[in-house]
Amino acid sequence: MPAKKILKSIRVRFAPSPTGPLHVGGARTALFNYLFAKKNNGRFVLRIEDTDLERSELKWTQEILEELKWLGIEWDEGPDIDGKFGPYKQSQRIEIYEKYLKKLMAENKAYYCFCSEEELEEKRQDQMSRGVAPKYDGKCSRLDEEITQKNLAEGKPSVIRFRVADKKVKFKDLIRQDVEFDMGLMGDIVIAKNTSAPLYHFAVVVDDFEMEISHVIRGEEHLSNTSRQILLQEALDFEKLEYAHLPLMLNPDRSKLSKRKGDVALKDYHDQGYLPEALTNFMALLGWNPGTEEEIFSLQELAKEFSIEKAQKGGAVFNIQRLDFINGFYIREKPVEKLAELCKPYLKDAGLLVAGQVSENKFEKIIEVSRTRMKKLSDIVELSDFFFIDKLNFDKNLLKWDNMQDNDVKEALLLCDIILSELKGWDINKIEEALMGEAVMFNNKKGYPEKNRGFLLWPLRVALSGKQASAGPFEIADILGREKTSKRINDAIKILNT
RNA sequence: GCCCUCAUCGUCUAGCGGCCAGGACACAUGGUUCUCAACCAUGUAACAGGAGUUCGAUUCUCCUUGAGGGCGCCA
Repeated sequence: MPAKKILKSIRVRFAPSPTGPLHVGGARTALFNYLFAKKNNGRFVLRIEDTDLERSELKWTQEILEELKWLGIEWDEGPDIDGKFGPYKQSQRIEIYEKYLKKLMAENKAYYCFCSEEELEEKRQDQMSRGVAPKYDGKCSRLDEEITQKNLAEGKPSVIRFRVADKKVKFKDLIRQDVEFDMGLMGDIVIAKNTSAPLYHFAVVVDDFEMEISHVIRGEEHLSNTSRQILLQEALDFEKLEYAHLPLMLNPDRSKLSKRKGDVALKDYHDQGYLPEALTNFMALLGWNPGTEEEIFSLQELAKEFSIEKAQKGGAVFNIQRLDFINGFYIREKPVEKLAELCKPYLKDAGLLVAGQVSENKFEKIIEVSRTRMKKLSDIVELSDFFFIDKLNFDKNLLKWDNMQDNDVKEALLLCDIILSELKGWDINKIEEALMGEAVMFNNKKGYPEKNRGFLLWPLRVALSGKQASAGPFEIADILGREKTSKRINDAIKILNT
């Protein structure tokens, strides 16, 4: 029996680079890491990979943190929550990389390369055209120490390359099982611009070791990178890690999810009014499922059910219709006070909701009668604008139900006005009762089919909403109040007369 | 071009040698209904192709095809 492997504590990380807004793909990677940590009693580390000083910006770091928090994904250690493995921004860890970089150089596992970018690009083109894998030819790997020192002394531009061994690297991926790469095809990689400017591969390997990361869960685009990073780990005498490469999220045409074919920034969805619980539910089910037929999961439930082995291997199309469905579901579930609060900014931005204009109670009623039609919060504007506008504008033909004549429409509206003005008290049940009864009488009088209440109610509803589709006339009248309801009916009659 | 990975309804997926191939979204139809939603019911729709292995392949193996990723002084 082999000695049982000592179980290290589970530590995972999400390591975005702050060169742009948080991508939905990145958000899902963060989510899977978070769920894995929660499920396994581990810790989730947020590390900012800002080694590319040219492209990294502080505002992006801030936005990434904000959006993750908004989603409900919390980290145990990160740039704003210090742990014993900090700092958590790579730009603040330069001395650490420097130490290991010097060690590699001293052991001749890395070397200075003086090839110019133009020269390399030319060779790359040549290799491609000859049909061979583009790889560094190792020109500087055999340089004499003297020449290296001389070049350095002269200040000749240089980078640091890692000697990639000509061998096969095998590793076990938690999702894909055994994966193998032939490193002979890859060539020596650049790991730093200089001893105090490490590049991605190197910084990642050092940090994952230093931060005692146990599992690397990341997108499939990193699958081939893993082989290089494993070689680097071996060269530095670091322990091996567990890996899980998540399938990519795809555009409807199955290409890698990209701008131009839809929104890719999490913030775009946030701004449109997708709820965080809908987004996490949706993203979790893209590429993973619990193996049961359940589809609605809170973040807590996901954390309980999650297992990385159940992750899918193939890419998954980001299907906005499904997101809309899940979001609509959560909108319908939300307590009305909460939903009302969430909707307010959209109506304010549209200039419809002015402070103090409608009472809290009335506003919640508006939200209540609109919510089943909402796919996302921003829909509230289109759905409820007529409650906030003074004068409606619509085509008079919209007032006609079936083949009604102008006179009949007018009569129906007049009748509604009278019935409602004679109503004692003003609440939705009384309004409904009175109008439903009247609709039958109206149909009998005009010779319309008795049960088809549209002859009375459709003109009324259009008069009140100005729309082809909207909430029902009783609900609208109830919210509008006696005075406004009457005014709108009379406005509609005027439109009819034009 | 080379390397790697993947392959069940339009989409997300269940399936881990024997199933009428299940669910959800979307779509269609019906019910409810003044409309649109919501809700309920019903329906349409898939194992990429070809060889094996096996009594038996959606499931295992190989090939083909297709799709995606990678091949940076980006991450």
